[in-house]
Amino acid sequence: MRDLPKTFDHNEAEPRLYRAQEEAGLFKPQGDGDPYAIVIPPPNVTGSLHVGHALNNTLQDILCRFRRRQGRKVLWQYGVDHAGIATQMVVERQMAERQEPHRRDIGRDAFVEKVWAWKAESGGMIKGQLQRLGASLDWSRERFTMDEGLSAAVRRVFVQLYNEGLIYRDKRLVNWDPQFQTAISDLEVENREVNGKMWNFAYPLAEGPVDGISEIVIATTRPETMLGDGAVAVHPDDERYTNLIGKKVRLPIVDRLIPIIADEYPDPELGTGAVKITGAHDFNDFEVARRHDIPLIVLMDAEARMIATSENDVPKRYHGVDRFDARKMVIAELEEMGLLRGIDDKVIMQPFGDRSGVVIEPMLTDQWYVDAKTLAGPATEAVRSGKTKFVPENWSKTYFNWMENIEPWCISRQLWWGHRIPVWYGPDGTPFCAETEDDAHRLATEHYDGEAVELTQDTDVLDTWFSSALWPFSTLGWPDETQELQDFYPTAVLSTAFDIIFFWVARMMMMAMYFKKEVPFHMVYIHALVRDENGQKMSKSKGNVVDPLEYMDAFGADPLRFTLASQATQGRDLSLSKQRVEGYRNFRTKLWNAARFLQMRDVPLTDENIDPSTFKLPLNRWLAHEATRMSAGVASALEAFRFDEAAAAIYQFTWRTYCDWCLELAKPILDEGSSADQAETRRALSYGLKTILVTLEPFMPFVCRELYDAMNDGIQTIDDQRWPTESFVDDSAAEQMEMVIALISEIRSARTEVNVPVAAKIDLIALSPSADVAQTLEVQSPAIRRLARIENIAQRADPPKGAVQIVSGGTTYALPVADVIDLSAELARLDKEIAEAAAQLKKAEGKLGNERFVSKAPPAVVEEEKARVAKFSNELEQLSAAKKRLEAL
RNA sequence: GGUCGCGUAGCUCAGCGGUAGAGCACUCGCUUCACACGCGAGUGGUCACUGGUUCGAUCCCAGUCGCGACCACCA
Repeated sequence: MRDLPKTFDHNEAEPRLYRAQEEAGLFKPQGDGDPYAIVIPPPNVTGSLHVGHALNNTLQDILCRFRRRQGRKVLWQYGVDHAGIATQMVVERQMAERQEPHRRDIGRDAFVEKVWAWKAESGGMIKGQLQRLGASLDWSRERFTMDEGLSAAVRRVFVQLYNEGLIYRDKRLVNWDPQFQTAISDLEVENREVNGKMWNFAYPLAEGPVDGISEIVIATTRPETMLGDGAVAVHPDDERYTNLIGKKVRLPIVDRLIPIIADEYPDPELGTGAVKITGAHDFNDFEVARRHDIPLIVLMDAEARMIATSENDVPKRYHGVDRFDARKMVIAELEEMGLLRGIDDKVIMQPFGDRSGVVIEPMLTDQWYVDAKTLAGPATEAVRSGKTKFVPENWSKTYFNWMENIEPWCISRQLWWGHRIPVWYGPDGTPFCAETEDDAHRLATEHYDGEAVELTQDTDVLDTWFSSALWPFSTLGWPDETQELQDFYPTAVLSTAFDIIFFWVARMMMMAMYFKKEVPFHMVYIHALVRDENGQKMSKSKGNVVDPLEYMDAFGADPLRFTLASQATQGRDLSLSKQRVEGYRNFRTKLWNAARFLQMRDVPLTDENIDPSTFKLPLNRWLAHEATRMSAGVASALEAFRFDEAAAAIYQFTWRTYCDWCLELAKPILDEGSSADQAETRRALSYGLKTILVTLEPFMPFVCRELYDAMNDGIQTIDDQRWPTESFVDDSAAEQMEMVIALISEIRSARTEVNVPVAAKIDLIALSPSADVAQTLEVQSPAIRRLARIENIAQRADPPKGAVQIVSGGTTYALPVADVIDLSAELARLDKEIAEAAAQLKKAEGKLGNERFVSKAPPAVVEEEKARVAKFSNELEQLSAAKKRLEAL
């Protein structure tokens, strides 16, 4: 044993303890137990630890450490995501700050080199932060989504999907981010409500009035796109317009004739019932245009400025004008022409790029797509059949809903940082998809009948999520058939936030089912969102973002971890408050002091495998009884991902059972018991502390290791300890100890209520106790005397005059305090207890008085109720007798 | 419009057919020899509302009100 200082200095101890664990190789898969693997959701290379990371990685760490204790061969796979857009953005911003040339001026290769340099320098910040948190990730296996192996996996997957027709190129509308000048997927678009306007414009009929109607009025929220209108659509059943179908209108400003068509899409109830069709700049219009073979007229360039093309007739004055400026011009011109028919304020949903924050423009471009619908089939089935389960289960609905309505996944990005699309084009544009350029050349040579040609690689890169979709197997070495894949695939659990289900979980499922023919993980644990202490979503603009690092500075990693775990309930977000972290810091200190107490009493932890069935004292047997109940409870809670229940069970046992009662009850034995009792109690306390440290270690790894080391008198370490599996049950010891505890509590309560001074020692008189009670009082006398501040314990038939009387466990006790008793307080106390007992009795009797209850309720419940009647009527009787005696004074 | 969730002690949350729980906060005592980041004792709840099912509902069902999230749509 090593002397423990007064308090735990987390700032000194945590880094030291972490290094020791890592140097001992404890984070690598150990032994030959049943493998258990978790892959970390790879943090962005640009990322730093936020509360969401802290929560998710705490939970994963708890699972991994718990499984290691159980003897499993655990791999917690670490890695980092290259985060295409985010990273490119950060580096570009840095270049701008340093007033360096723009990326386009230095060229692609030089820019990508700069990003790699940036990554080498400042890319791994989160790693150190995770280490501070205590995350037991296997750092030696760190992967990066753009490292060689993972890039090879990406190419393998792309080529195979391409060859099997599941990746294809298509020209259709995409979400275009004018800021980053790239396509983004549906998921990267954030639809936000904004205050907008709706304009009504009149388009004159080209061939003059029909039945007195000379124009058709359309409504639009995007006037500038009218320059690219290809038609006006009305509903075929809309009688207002039946006569106009097939006629032409003259599109103002551009003076182009476009048809009025009938289509189901326009809703007669909305707007004017007539809709302008701009196929190249609106997703719905695109579909209508396709159905009717209406030309798609592109109006804008990559920066969303109006341009001239051979297919459009945008007037010269619009060329190079930003879309929002063009809007003003169009409105002004139409107003000028007298064709503006109204402006209404309207709340509209507008799409924004989730990274750039700018308004997304639907653009007609060539992009690469994954046939997600085909891949979704097996991925959906895997969840439906239970091969992969969501926890909480209801998230599977979200998953199904998404999968069943899945759209083609746009995977190409017009960025420079990312996996380059493995497609090369011949001089005539023929694509050759291959894992290497050499292979592409071979394909080309074959295609061009042996003629060697220049090939140019596709300039696009892949969506970042394409590589992370392969994460569970690519990090384990795929496409090679590695030992790690054999051992650890499928992984056990994937832990993540709900907003990642579509981005990542679904895509991992699809890729895994296609390439591994097996699920990537058996469980998907969806953790809660961390909110601030007022339950508000954290956001930079609100300024309520909690920095987990600050809590770790102030209190250490252990209390933060325990706080997060204790609040990780299912189906509800959690509110993180400083007070709560502080509370668990106090818990850590409590445990620390309990260990100090053992140390003062010379009770070490030893290598001995203590067998509780050798204990003889009820206290020690009860301690073991409760300890095994706790560790079993924690284990089953963790199996069910109930981190909150697990944390509560340990907290409750440690503080309430072990510290409040066991240590206190042990004191009289350690002070005045026989040497055999003392020796046994020492072993029991040691057993209790060891159980706490071993079960708490997954939650609070630092303090547990420090305490184990300090208290250790053997050669084993905490890492040699297995999760307790023995189940020691002794109900009669438990019953006895519970009776003693109840008695002590009631004596204390009565003393307080009648104002007996804390220091005063008084006598306890049991009134005609049963033989059992008498024996327990005898055995537990030192404990009762010490904890309830009792001088002597006696037995009599009648109480002395002027005594406080309590009823506990069916026995009446008297506390003679004639000189200090506050008569009216005692009377009030008795009345209160009488009222309580009477109320309970009445309730129970009421139930039994109900004919239908007795006949229909299960017999066990009826018996229970009868027992309650017996108990409370007895109590009531004794309390009433006590009151009479008091009144007789 | 579709889907999911939540309304339980002042606060943050467990519980979810048969005596309403925890932590924090609050009140009153305590420098009791592990711990004042502590010890002891307390206060505090028609479990949102209305119906229904049931011998019995905080718990199940239906509806209402309030709050939130996600997806879709709105020319």
